[in-house]
Amino acid sequence: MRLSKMFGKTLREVPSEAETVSHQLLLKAGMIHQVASGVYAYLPVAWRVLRKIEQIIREEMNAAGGQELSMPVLQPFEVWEESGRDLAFGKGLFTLHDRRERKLALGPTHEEVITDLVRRNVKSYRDLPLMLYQIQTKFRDEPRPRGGLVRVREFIMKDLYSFDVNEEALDVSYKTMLQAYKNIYARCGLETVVVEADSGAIGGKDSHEFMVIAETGEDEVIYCSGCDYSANVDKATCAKSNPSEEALMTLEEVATPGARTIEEVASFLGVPKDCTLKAVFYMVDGELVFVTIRGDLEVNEVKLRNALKCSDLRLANDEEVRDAGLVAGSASAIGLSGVKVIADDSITLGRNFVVGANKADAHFKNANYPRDFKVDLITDIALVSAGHLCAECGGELLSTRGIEVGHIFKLGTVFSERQGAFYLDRDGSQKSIVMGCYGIGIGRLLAAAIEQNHDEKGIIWPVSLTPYHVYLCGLDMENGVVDSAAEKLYSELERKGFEVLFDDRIESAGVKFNDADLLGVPVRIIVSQRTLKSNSVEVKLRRDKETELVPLEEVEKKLTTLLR
RNA sequence: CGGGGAGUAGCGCAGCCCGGUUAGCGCGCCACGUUCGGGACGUGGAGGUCGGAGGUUCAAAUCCUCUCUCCCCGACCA
Repeated sequence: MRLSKMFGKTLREVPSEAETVSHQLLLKAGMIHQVASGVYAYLPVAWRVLRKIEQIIREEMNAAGGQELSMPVLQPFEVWEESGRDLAFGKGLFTLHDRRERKLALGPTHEEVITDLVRRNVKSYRDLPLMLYQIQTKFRDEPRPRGGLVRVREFIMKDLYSFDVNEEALDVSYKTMLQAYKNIYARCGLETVVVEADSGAIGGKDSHEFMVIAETGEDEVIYCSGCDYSANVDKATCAKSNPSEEALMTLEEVATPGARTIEEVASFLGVPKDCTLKAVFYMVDGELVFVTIRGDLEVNEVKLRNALKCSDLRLANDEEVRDAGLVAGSASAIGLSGVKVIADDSITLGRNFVVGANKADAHFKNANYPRDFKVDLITDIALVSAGHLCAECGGELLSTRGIEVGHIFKLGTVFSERQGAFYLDRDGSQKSIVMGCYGIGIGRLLAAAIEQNHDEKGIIWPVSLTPYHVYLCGLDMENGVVDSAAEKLYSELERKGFEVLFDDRIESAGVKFNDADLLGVPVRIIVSQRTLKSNSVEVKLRRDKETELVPLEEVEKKLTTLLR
């Protein structure tokens, strides 16, 4: 490709809206163009890289036993009503009406459609296991697109679905996919960590995410300094300390004028925070729910949402709290009735807690569960943060941020039972197909690859993803000798199958060098009057500083070595 | 949806508070010339309904009202 003809100009100044590195470099390199919030056009260079990523994924999916197919983006809305996931996705589902006012949805994922497809085609255990996948555009009306390609509303995704006879067989498929995913990231030159994850709107049981560690990542990853435990903060658990084993004492009301927050109450009464119980109020599907947790911990809303199996959850506002007869700042579950109470299991660790007295400026001392109050549900709803201790090994937990570049789920029989996807087993009994699903966002992977492979000058492509192998740069292109030597080398290298980006522009050397660094092609070849004096070209790797003179007749051999 | 910010040429910005003739600057773009190994220089040029609608005024990029869009921080996710 001749740079002089290539669509998509490099920029000297980056549009001010770009804050993350990958977004800035994608724009600066002329790879993407924003059409609307979270909607991008991929220009030729980006498209080449996306195609390479797709091809790596395709090869690994095929090697793992996947069969590629293609399902429609446009889906009847009833499909989503039948599965009930129209509610789970809520406004995230893009919907539209056709000319007959029939409601349609743009597919955000394809469990429903593929389950329907499979139930019509799979009748016997002999048809299983089965892995089907597609690489296709997905639509999700995200509340907040961000970071260029990191979070968008229209994106290319590889989604694979596995179908097995039972849980054990699903475990095998799941492990196969886990390994295939590791292969994909390795081939893409990406360092990832696998973390335990919440399964979110997709549903199901076990779930893992593949994270690229990056400051700009949206997710918080909790990992252990002592063992290999790592989890998304949504899912992470920790060892909750047990501060007190003292004897139960008598419940006693104390005046706490002006003390409302845990900090204020604890310091007023001279007790540590983990000897208090915190009260937090949520509106859950229109109903007020009282949540209590030990004072040193915070509530993890994802865990709470899962525990309550609800679709809408938010903090209650002052008015809603007042209407429920609760006293913010002095609330507890003692004497409470008519309100659902959810507790973190930390309330059973420790004794003689300070809790609210349900009237202003007063608290109880020596509150104990279950002696003094009841709860409707007690489970782990604590938010883990750095400094907590690992539940596995007791080591200190640490926190970092990451970009989720892949997510795999064990779905179990949720979809197959709901949609009647059964098979006949060897013994003639009818059983539900056991499913898994496995997704990779292609554009996000591209962004993550740039986040992880760049310097102050620009992108540094791994050979596997690079849009071109060689940046062939003719200096002094107005000089006939240089021009014809560069042209000759260009056509020879193209003929040998190298992907060459030929900078044939009449530009100053500085401009060309900067664009070469920005575009990040792994090998740069300079042809100039100077190099031609010794019948050579200059060869430089993007990631190195050193340059090397290589005789013209040895260029091909050299490239083969460098790009291997 | 809650909180913050921004819309003036392809990109980066100034002008707006304090209304006043043909709306500026840098980069990029086009032409010619000089340069030629790390974003060169000169001369000449093209490019703008100042996000949109309404209002106030003799006069609006500038003041008022409404509205749209985009970005950032949170809830959602590949």
